Amino acid sequence: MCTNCSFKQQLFGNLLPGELQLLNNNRYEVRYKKGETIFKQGSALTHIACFTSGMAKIFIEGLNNRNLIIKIVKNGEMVGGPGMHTDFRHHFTVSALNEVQVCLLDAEAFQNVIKTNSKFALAMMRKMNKQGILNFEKFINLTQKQMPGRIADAIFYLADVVHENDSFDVEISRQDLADMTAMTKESAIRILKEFKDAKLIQVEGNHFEILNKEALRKISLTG
Amino acid sequence: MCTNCSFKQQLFGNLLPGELQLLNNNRYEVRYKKGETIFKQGSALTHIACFTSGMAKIFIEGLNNRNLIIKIVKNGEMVGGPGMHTDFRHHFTVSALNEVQVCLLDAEAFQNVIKTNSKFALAMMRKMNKQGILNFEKFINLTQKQMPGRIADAIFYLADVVHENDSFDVEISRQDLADMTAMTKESAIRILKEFKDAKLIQVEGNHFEILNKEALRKISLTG
DNA sequence: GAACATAACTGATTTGAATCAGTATATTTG
DNA sequence: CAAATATACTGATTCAAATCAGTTATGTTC
Repeated sequence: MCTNCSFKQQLFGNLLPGELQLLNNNRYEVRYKKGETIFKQGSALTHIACFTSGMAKIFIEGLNNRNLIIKIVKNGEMVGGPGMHTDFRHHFTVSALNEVQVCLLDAEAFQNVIKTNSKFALAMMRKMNKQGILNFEKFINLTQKQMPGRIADAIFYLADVVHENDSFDVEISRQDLADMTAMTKESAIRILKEFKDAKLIQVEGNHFEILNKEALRKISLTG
Repeated sequence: MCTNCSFKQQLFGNLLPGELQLLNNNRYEVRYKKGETIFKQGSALTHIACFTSGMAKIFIEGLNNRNLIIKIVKNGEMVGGPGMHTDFRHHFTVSALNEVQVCLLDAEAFQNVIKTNSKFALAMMRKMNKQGILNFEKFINLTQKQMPGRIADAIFYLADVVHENDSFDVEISRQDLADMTAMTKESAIRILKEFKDAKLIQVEGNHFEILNKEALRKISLTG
């Protein structure tokens, strides 16, 4: 039930009981295993996904089988995408990084609630524009920094946003790290090794730890 | 008066007379000369600009004095930006490419109208998401195509979107073309010359003309 | 209209990053 | 448990694009 969901306040704080009920009526829960596709780029956008547990990568399928990971989502996050209100198609693929549980809300019901609740609509706009600001930063990071700067950015993203800790175990592969930073996996591995040799980070398989935050920050800022 | 503006339908088709009046009450017109700054990145977002004549470039000021042009706007277009509803700061700079005339609408009044008119709010969301889809395409273009593909994209953008003609005179410099495609001006000039030598386009100063659309399209698609 | 400044263009060189070609190490699965 | 497969890693080489160092145009301004 949406009404007693632990993420209710975070996601639907602006909704009236009746509106929440409307979303709840057209809702179903699904579990995905690691590697499974939750949304597929190009397919119809019929539902909005709200993550209750696990993590997923959101990526654009680009040219020559190359992907660009634009975000990693976890519990308490809502995923719609720019197809909402426009062409109602998915413009990215969402794939589970581990065991994932989501609530799927009907996109039409969702849009109706936006029409009836202007506060909620404004909150959604705020959310969209926040993502827009992040996209602008990503444009600069990807086009104006060279590899060490981009890898540093990715490490900070994983530490600060995804795992909220300077020491963490990633769910993503080296290829995924490369897909986050628009480079080849060989290059990503090389930079990681350079950082390790310079004692900026500790890396051992999936375990990452930031050792010298200031130096890493400097690399991130200067590109 | 907004009520008899020639772009009224295009921009504010969903508004009630009273709402349009509200925007009109807090509105003023400004003319900018070529090169002048309309909005400056980092400054307060107090107004939304509606272009009635002329052209402007919208660009993110990035690292080491490098810019990334994300859009070229002309008459009938509205420019707010992702600072709207969030931190109310500009996240890009808007600079006039020639003599420009804009109507500046109060951002607060604008937000109030969004609150009272759900159809308008939805139309704004649609607009935001359409830009979001374009941004996704731009991510792929800039990170997964090499220089010829990116220049081809820029030429198609100028022809199809900005000038709506395969033969056109640009208001932008070679440096601007480089800033649209995330490369140096030297590289941009070189690719332009290659295209010219291959008889794909005709370039003479500010005059551009697409000669071989199919070949250019192929370069754009394959990167 | 000469002097200056800005933008456009060109070639040589350097450098950053991809590609290629492997080996090593986990992780499935028959 | 061995075979197979995927992932991680490393070094050599190639290639794309930036940088550097100019020249040639095109405008401005005194």
